[in-house]
Amino acid sequence: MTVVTRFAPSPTGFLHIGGARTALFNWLYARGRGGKMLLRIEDTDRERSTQAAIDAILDGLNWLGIEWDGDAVYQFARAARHREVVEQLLAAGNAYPCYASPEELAQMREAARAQGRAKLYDGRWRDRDPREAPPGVKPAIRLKAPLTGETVIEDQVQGRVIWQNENLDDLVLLRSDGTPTYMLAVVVDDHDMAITHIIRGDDHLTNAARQKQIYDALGWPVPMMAHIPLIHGPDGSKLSKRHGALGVDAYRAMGYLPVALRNYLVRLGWSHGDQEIFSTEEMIAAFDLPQIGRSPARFDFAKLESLNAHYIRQTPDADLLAAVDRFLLYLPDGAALAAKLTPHVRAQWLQSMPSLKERAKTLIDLIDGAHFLLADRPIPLDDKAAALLTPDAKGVLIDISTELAKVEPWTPEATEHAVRAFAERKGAKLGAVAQPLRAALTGRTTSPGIFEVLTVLGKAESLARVADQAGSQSAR
RNA sequence: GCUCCCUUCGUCUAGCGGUCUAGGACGCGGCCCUCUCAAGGCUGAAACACGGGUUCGAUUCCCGUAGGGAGCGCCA
Repeated sequence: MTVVTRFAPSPTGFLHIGGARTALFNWLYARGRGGKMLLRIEDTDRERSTQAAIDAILDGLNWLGIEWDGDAVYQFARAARHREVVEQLLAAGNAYPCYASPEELAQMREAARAQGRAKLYDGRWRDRDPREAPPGVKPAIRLKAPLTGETVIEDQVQGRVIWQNENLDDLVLLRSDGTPTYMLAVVVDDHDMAITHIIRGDDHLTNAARQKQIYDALGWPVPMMAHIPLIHGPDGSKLSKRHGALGVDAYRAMGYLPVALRNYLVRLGWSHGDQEIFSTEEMIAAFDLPQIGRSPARFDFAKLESLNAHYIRQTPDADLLAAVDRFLLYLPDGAALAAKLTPHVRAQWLQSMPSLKERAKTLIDLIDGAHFLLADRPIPLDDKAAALLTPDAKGVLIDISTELAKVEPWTPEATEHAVRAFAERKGAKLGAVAQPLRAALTGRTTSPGIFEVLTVLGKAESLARVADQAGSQSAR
């Protein structure tokens, strides 16, 4: 049997991090078994579904590199089929019209709660003659669910989960306006799409019982189910916007690489021994349902960052620069930065990429680290750099610049030799010379190795930058 | 309130009755390296929620308690 999984988001917002993980799990499971992952847009809520949300979800999946097979199925378009199935159920006596008013329903709910009963709807129209229907009232159609016995789900993650049927009331299949409910639509669509494995959030576990009853009434086989625990915020509470329930586009904008996010997500609630780093192929080969944990995981930015730093270091320099190019599209001041990326600057960036990427946890960090390549002379000093350039330090700059002016050819070895020799002659530590130089050259107190910076900048630019800062002393 | 699920270091997790003086990763502390910051190497602190069983033996199995979570709509 070919494995067919599905990802079924409702387009009422962006693709959030939990949804992304669900999609990833479905994708990995199908890919690892030569199966397919289908995409279904659950857009039956006409009020809240938007095209913008659909676009955001597809965009998010694409960015993460999660591909679905075939065309996306739109649930709303299948309403006629859903109604047809209800007719079947009605004809077989497995469903019935219910004429209870919203007021009655509210009363039943209140009563049930007051009496501590699980069942909300009391089944008052279950066996009543429809001829007693109040005039002019359109009925909803309810499932005639079993009154006794139990409903059992053999969940691949949660194990065997059992509900007593006496606690489950007759759910609505068709609203009084004739539109299908989610519970019905999901079952019919999963069946028609030949889904073999339903992998979805834990929040659907109780729905699984109701859906099982629909499958049973229809005589359809129930797909394998796997309800994966939800992702929580760092404090253990439900993931909120404040935590990380952001759209995946927000992670993109924060400078995370899709490979890193995928690796982080796959290890959230799933493990494969002690392995932390997975290539896509490794993930696909290793992923399976029994290794999914049953308790909710907390979202931890620090770990995501460390994974991101790892993947940034792993990425070839040219690819990383290409990633920056794409990333600029999602940065507020990206256009201005893009304009600065002349062929000359790109070459410089590429040259210092090996040490720049070692210092970056995100693409934002990477761009920030390249600041000394992007800034115009006289380059602005940050507070620490400004504080470091004391009158004494500026004196050092004047002296070292005459030494550097003599260096030829301008190589890392030659500049290092000159600077070290100078420091030695002055009886100073290397740092006493390197730090003022760094401040003058980069405007910061941290940067790649100073001799590398000198090399990448070139002799003329380096001397000019040193002069910019040293000169401000003579003006004093 | 009702139904269902969950519980190993701060966090993600390994562990599927003895190999656990409980392993790895992130984070945190220290040391080394060092022109800064990183990276890297070495190293340290840090957990089986609690109480009963079952068993020769429980982190591992069962039952309670406590604490989390999800669902409870003619929303999805």
